[in-house]
Amino acid sequence: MPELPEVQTVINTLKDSGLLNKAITNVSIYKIKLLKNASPRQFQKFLVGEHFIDIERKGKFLIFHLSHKKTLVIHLRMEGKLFYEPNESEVPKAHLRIEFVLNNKHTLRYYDSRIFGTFHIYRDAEYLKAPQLTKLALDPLDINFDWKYLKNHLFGSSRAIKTALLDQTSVSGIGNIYADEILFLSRVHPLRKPSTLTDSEFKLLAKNSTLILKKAIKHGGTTVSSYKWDPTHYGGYQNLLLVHTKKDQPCPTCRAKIQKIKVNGRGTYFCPRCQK
DNA sequence: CAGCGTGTTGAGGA
DNA sequence: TTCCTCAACACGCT
Repeated sequence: MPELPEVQTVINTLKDSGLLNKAITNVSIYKIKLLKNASPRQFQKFLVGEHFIDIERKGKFLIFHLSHKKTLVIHLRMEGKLFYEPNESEVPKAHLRIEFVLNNKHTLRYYDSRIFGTFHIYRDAEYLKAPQLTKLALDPLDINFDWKYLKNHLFGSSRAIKTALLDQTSVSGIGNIYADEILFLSRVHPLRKPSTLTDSEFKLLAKNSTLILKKAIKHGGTTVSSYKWDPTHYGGYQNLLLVHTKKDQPCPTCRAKIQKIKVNGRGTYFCPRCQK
């Protein structure tokens, strides 16, 4: 369930595992639908022979910088996973969709049960002009992100604050799980209109957004595999969740029962006593 | 067996 | 135009 911390965990793990400087010797595509701006042949030709130079993140997008100023942009959407594995992995896994065979007896494999992920290739800095990336707002880890930025981008919206927090063009990187946690820690009810929030509530929301995402990265994300070769190793933040998935359990602050409602179609958990 | 869901886009409505 | 809502995407799980 990749939100910003999970995407950052993918980057950290792939870098640690030694993907950088490895060259792609072959690309196998089992689900053409994943490629959004190239045919399989174009995609292969574009990538084979190039090596990985760096990996960065914009919002929840992964940006792989390759040799010859080429760029591969991947979004994991709901279920996408990237594992750096030995070529011969013992157990053939389900949902293998794309393989990048490398020049060191390892393969970067993309798994995605629902095939919602997206792959784009770009030359030079063309990726910077892709609408999906230019529209993105700052994320709460950005050096220029602060409560005033958050207020400016949310205040005019007539939607529920939770819906606004999930809008990647208002603030990026936050998904359904962390939105619930941020609102709980800030003691803000998910259905509040942004125009009713005080400055001190915006300050709390901004501070807690940064805090929670940083802490989640430190713990390797939530419920997503750690992206080591062993996919049974899970992110540690799921053990630290305070309200998300806690329906009918006591609020960690006041012991009232956590409620689950729908906000804009998304399952939303909150404490009816703490969050006003 | 029907319903639900972690994220995003795009069609359509107000 | 601008802002917003909701269905769709494809599949596993409950």
